[in-house]
Amino acid sequence: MSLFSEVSTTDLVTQIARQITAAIVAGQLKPGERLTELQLSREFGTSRAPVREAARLLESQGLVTFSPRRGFFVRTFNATEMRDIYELRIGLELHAGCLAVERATEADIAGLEAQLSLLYQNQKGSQASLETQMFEDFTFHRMLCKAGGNARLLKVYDELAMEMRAGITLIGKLYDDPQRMAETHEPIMEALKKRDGEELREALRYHIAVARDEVVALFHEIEKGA
Amino acid sequence: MSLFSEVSTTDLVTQIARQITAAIVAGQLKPGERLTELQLSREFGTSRAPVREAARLLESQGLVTFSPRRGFFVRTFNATEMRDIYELRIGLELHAGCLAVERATEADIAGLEAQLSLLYQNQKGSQASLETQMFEDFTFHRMLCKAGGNARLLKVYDELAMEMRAGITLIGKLYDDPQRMAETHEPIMEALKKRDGEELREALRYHIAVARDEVVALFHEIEKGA
DNA sequence: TCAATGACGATTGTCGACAATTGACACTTA
DNA sequence: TAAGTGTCAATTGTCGACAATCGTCATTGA
Repeated sequence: MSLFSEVSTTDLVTQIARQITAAIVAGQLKPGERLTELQLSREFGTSRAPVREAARLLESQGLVTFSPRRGFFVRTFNATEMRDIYELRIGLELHAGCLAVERATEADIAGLEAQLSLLYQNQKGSQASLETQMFEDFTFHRMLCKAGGNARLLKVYDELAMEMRAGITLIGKLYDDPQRMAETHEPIMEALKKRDGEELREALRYHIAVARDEVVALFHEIEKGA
Repeated sequence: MSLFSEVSTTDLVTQIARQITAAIVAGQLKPGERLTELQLSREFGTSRAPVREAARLLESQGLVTFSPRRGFFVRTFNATEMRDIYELRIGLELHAGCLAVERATEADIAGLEAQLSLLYQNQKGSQASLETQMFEDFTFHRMLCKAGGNARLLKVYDELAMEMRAGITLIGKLYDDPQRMAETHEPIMEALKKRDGEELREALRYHIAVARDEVVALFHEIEKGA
């Protein structure tokens, strides 16, 4: 059986990149694992050329690394890199938040509230997989960034989100209490509704710093174990 | 004569990407211009494969755009995009500045002061081309970001810097008074030496906002003219 | 005159092939 | 035994070729 699900109808390179990305953030391809061009091309039923281009694309997004003459490997993260990623996220999201305070439409805010209620619903069915939780959480924060109205910022945020997902998958746990997870977003929502930039910054800073500390701590454990 | 200078001794794809990048930020390749694979491959004396990979790399960096079945084009910027870029830069650089306040070593600060004196020297010989000025200016700000000690942030900043260079080249003017340009960096330097985060943020915010307003205004003019 | 159509050249998308390089493993030698 | 050496399979780097597609431009018809 193939690791990758079926393709749809767009650019082949993009498709391949998407599929590899999905396999990485889902943890099917493990960090450090080698991506053999020939093997992947057989998986996709193509030649090596589009696979190489897709891999280069992912390299630029930080999901795979590349060594000349050795090939592509699923990127590994260490604690320092994860700290940098979350630290950068703080900078980006606080900035986006300030912009959103000025630019967010009522529709943006309504959308965020809807998304927040989704976070709460996740716990009821308890069917909510770690993956679903993670996705809904990221969606909330992405919507906030989008409300900032800066397309370039959003692009960076999306790349960062991919790396965070890949890193978190590596850990496995996290997100153990969906109820609390949803609640921690309330102060953010409140500050935005009041359009209070300073309060929003503080709420976001705290919220993300907590996540950062958790993730970084877990990575330190992993490194000690390894 | 070739647009591109001679190569050195590393990975071919990287080399090609570097050369195309140089041609773009130097304005030899104009925005909207088509990048024909065959033509470029002849320029470099290679086949199309490495050129394609290099172009895809540049696409991910935002220097060229790509339309399926139509090929690669030097990216065009409009006023909104330039605003977004500078706005994002503000967020990044202020964040990096705050980190630098805590993490910058004495060597970092000494390096920044040396770079600042370079900015002053630029005017003496008056040989200082627009390109040199721009480069020295960017180097200063990059060093500041580097002093923040966040590799991931620095990577984003570098990509952004490329886009800014490409955009500024498109304008042509700017940087007309080297003396004043150097002086405007003093408040930044002062705040960092005092390790006063809030003051540094304000100095940077003002400094970059001025640049942003100039650039965006010039782009609005261009758009009106076009 | 102008819009629609069709053919053609130019360019991209993908492929399979071959040379160059790497890493591993067996083999020699002290 | 341990270090060094040579060989070999596996993989990457690059190439040239061909089919698919796009844009252009002349032609046709009203």
